[in-house]
Amino acid sequence: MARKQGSHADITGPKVREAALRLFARHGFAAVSMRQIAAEVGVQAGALYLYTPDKQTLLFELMHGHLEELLAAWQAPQAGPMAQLEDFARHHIRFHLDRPELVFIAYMELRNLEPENFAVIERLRREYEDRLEAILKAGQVERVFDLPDTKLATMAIIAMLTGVNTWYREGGRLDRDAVEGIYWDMVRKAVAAE
Amino acid sequence: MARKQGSHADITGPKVREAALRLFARHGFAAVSMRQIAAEVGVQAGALYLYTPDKQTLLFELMHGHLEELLAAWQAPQAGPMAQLEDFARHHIRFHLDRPELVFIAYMELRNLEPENFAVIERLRREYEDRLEAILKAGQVERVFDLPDTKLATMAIIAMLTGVNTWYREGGRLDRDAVEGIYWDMVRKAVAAE
DNA sequence: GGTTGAATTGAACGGATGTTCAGATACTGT
DNA sequence: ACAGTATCTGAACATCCGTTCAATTCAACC
Repeated sequence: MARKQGSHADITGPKVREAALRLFARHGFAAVSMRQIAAEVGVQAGALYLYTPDKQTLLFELMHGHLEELLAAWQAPQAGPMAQLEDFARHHIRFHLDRPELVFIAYMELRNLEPENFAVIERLRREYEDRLEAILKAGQVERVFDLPDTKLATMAIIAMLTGVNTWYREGGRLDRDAVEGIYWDMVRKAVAAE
Repeated sequence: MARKQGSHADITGPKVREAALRLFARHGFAAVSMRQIAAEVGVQAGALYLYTPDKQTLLFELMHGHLEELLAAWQAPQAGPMAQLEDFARHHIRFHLDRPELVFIAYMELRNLEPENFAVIERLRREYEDRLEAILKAGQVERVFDLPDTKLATMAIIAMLTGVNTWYREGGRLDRDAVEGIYWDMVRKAVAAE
């Protein structure tokens, strides 16, 4: 036996990434074997190496693609800091709730990245944080916000917003819009000048 | 060769747990082998099984001990909701900054727990969340807080406070007291009735 | 000083790991 | 009908895994 009917690289390639995504998210990078990924795709382990040079690259490309998309998906609107912050917060929640597995992996598997890959991911993450901090700094200057430390506020807000992913389940007590609104309200109050 | 001079169970036992803690935190449960733990202790892999029935139990007991201690270490003071919340928030930050490795493991390795162990840990975590929510509910009744949803506020506050562990490094720009104060300020504003 | 028992070694178990590769297969274009 | 090539298999590589256990060593007690 060898190649199966109707199989193509354009199909198998994405399938490999999807299987890796699902399995890494569920069991963790280190706990998932190439054979498990292959089984999920419906292929032998050796065939995976037509689509990725190795397991590490599979992980890195998932993370890298995720962060690139995160950065590409949002630009600060032409508006005041308060409106920018609201846009950021709401978009952050939406974007993260849309891809829980990627978010989970990008958080949990950092320590399984080889140093150079880690550095790349860290730089992108830092870029995202800087965008939020820029808003906070601008609001601080305009006295719309009252923050003793914009860097701390940045980290606090991102942790709080990303935390939604740990408990939100589709079809639960509250829908996304409601969650978005409630979280935005807390963020707004936390940073607002009193 | 066998038993070394001056070695005792009272020494090796804790050493095993400490080595596991350190290695699990750094590389992840699945990525650490019993042989690595043994090497860190200065012993052969077989000897570990005098101190733990298996690798899974080693992980579970680290988590379990951590959460038991977390619950034992704090009781709500006799005071109003605002003072209780402040005490909770400050204590949470202090307690978590004191044991970053345990906190990290208790967060990241949940999926490596066998179902029954997972259930135990989840129950304890839930208990901790309930304590915070009780404060928020009381404050809501007294109209000291203004919260559309106390459960969401609970999750948001815990995510925000625990987030300190992801960036705080000893000897950095701010000391613990300063961080504690700034975070408490954000929490206070976020929940306060306007 | 000999005996007992706790602490540890070192080898062994069956099986899983990531990765490579020669060979087999089926689609594509002629 | 045939050739060429992209796709995949299946076996192999060396190495690691968690766990068990007989044999060994050392300290404490009588």
